[in-house]
Amino acid sequence: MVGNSSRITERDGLRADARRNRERILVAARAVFAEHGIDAPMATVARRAGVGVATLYRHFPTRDALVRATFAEQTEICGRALTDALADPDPWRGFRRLLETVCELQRQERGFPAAFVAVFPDSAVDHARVRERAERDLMTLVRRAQAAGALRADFQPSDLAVALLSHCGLVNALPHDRAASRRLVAYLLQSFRADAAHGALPEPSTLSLRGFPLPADGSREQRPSGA
Amino acid sequence: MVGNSSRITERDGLRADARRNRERILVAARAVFAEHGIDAPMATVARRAGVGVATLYRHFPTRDALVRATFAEQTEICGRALTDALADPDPWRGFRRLLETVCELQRQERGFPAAFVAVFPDSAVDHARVRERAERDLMTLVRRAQAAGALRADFQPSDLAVALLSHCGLVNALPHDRAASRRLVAYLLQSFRADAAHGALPEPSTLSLRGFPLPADGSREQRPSGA
DNA sequence: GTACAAACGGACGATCTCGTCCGTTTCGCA
DNA sequence: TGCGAAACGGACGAGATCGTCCGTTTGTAC
Repeated sequence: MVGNSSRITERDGLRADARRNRERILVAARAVFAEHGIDAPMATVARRAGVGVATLYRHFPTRDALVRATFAEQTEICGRALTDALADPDPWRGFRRLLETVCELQRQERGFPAAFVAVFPDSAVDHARVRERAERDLMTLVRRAQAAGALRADFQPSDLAVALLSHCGLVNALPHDRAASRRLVAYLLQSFRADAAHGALPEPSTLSLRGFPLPADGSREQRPSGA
Repeated sequence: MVGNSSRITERDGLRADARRNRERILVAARAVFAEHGIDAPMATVARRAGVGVATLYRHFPTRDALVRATFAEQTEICGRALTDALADPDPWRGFRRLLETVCELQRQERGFPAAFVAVFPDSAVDHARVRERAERDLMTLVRRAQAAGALRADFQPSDLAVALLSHCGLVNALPHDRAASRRLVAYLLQSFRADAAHGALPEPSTLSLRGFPLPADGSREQRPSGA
């Protein structure tokens, strides 16, 4: 609040070179993670970014922090996809698009699936508030799609997590096989339709949406895009 | 053929202590892989087995060899499941049981899913002959189930690989959540039914059964059980 | 019991990764 | 231009894993 010795005019409080390096690191991390997985040595990322390891660690103290920041964009799209799904007048279409969008992300950005799996069941998620909103939104989406008679009545919100995690696993196992991924998504969607219900399903998982990749500060509050 | 200096009376040409240690190592490996994943340090396995690392490496020169040997039993069950499925008079039931059996294996023996994924798309599979037989058998199974009107006509043999790999991914991500696993299997099976077909599926994957876990020497030729 | 070869096991050097320390450079402001 | 703080980057020690080497033990045959 009171005057700091050296004020920075830039918007994020970082010096110009620091901001530049941060960006370089993120670009490098995306490439390295795509090529070698999210367990790739930190030094590899640093070298690729053209910075020293110390700089890397200064910006991202842990690998986890780097992974999250690297896939923040994907994470944000996930959050918006949920909001968009909820906004769709056709609840089934909204539901379908949500699944397709997230799966498309998973197959597009190699490394993201591993990050998704790594972060998903993790309890160290940033804001409980965001999680709650995501769970609530998803619940609403499911209820609406069921009320419309499109989504089978015994579908549980946790089934979406099941679908996403299994799709992640497939993409991790076969990073190049887009056809396999699309095939799985198509099958899953068909089995979720109300008219595909044949007999009772086994007990649902107790898995919640804890850790569903969402931006740490909400998906819409602060987008650094236009204004 | 002609007299060796020190002949061993035992059946597998190993000395008694060597055979004992080999067994101990396999037991230890199963436990360690279940607990720490198939990337667990070799020394951990050796310690748990009560042998030196050198002994471990003597029996299994590479981690891959150890992993394969450790899950040879599961692998064999996979092979038999395919044979059994083919033998079932009801082709759909055979098909269903095949998927359920393999998935049950995957969720039972922790570590097996990872091994499954690690070995599956790998080209270093033992006998091309076995692979070919598996592919042929699976093709037959699929054709029959389709002819019976139970399995949807656009199902491809590669879709079974898709199902198994995605299920593996799920079990890897949530090793404790059996409900999630069962749920996925139920959904997949329903979506494979002929009466679940709604609209066209995307292009099938070109993935073959290369590496489908099968015993190296065929599943039935030599079972050291009774005679 | 003895001899020989097979099998054992611990120690060891090599390699890799992590994360920090600290001297040097660069930026922002006056 | 000059100053102070922020940021940089390479080097480095700690810790972990790998796979081999070699002296010792143990099993088998005679």
